[in-house]
Amino acid sequence: MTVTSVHDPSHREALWELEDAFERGDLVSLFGRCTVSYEGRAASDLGAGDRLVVLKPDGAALVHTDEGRQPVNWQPPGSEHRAAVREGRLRVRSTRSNPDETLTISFDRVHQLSAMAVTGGRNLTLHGSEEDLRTRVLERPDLVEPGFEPRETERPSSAGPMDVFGVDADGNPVVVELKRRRVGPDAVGQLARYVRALEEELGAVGGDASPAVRGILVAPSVTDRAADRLADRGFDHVALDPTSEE
Amino acid sequence: MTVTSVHDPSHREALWELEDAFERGDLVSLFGRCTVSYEGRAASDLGAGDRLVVLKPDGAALVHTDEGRQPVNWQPPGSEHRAAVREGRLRVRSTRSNPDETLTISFDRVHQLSAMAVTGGRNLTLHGSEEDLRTRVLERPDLVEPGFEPRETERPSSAGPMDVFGVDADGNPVVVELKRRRVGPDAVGQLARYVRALEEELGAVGGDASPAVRGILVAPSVTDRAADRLADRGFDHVALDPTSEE
DNA sequence: CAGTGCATCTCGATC
DNA sequence: GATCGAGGTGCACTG
Repeated sequence: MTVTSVHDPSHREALWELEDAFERGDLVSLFGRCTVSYEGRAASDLGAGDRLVVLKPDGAALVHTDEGRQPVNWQPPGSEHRAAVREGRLRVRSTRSNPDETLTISFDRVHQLSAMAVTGGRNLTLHGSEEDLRTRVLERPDLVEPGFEPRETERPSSAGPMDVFGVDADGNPVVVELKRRRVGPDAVGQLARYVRALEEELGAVGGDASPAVRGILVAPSVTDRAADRLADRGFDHVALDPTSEE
Repeated sequence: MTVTSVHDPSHREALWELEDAFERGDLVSLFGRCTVSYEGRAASDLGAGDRLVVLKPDGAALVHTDEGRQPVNWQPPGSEHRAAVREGRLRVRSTRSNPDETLTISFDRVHQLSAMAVTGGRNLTLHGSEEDLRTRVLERPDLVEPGFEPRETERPSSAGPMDVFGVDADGNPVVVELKRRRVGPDAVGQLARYVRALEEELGAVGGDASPAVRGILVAPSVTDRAADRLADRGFDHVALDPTSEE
């Protein structure tokens, strides 16, 4: 493991180190006083201040202040980093196309620059996602309601794929929408689109009156407004979360 | 400006530097080989690998690999960082409550540690947001359609605040939903909720038959499915983006 | 490539 | 504190 690190470099020194780091495919961390400007999907300007700049070998660029989980400015992966010294300032520019976007970071001083080769070790195992909730529902359909039988997951429809499609104890078609956390009215709208699409499809196929398609929203909880909309549509809510035991 | 920087520190040295940095309210950048585990809203484990860890004085923690704009693991602002040496490893733990969440980073080696005081300079001026689009519509209502008169922004309704409320040339009430970029069916659902809420409100107030409430979606463009849904509901789409001249 | 929906989404405003 | 909607959302997956 090789880490390159320079303290209070001149712009020239910083430039060399940056170009070497880009060449090697290193991950770069830069402390310094800079201004930042962005132009692309939107446009922004950030006045002078001390920040942490991260440049990744996959083209991602991050500008972090002392606050927030989100970078104050950034460039997505797939961008290209370039560095130059212009008018006594170290300029780092990251560009991409589709959409055309440019992030320009202009340092009047670099306090610290580090670069390290960072490869592999990206395998994250995550639990508690919507997929886990689906797994629970498929293993224990009775948790949705007694007699519920899942028939298909990601079932296609004209409104997009529905999470779980099945039938209830009376043989009625059921659309289940899964959400890993408390939901608002938007989730009910999503469920309604799937139910409507399925009603049209079954009605069209059968030729006679559309069969009653039920909608069930499986989520830990729902907001008041979502509950109202569920009631309006005649949908059910089943309280279930991805991790709980029973 | 003071930057503290240590190369290949022992765990003890790294611990001292970390505790000092936390004390001073510095922003910390840490290169090293580590494992990461998270438990809270979900749970995850990340095997050993070289990563960049950023610890902010506001409590945010970020674990970055060589790829992606997103950190592979993180902790939101408001968390508390603590460091300790346990069983020959440097352990950095960030915890918060509501919800209870813990991020644990365990280093078997620290390659590089830097800390810097980073304050202020967070004022970003951004152009091209939905608010800019609203400003355009209010200054040039004819861009929506000739004779359109905005009456209110963020007008409250039982379905939440609508972006712009106004009347058309014939005096019909109009709900305008603004989107800064190309939209899918969800935006139509949002607009439909506002229109329905307003219809119920005006119908209830007037006592007689509900007046015709129009819905207009202002966005650069819409997907096919969104266009279908707009047509279903009888809503209009006006092509407009936040930045264009005309 | 665009479209669609999930996310430990984050973040700010508002109630 | 909960709710709601915007975001330069990012991101994976599908057609």
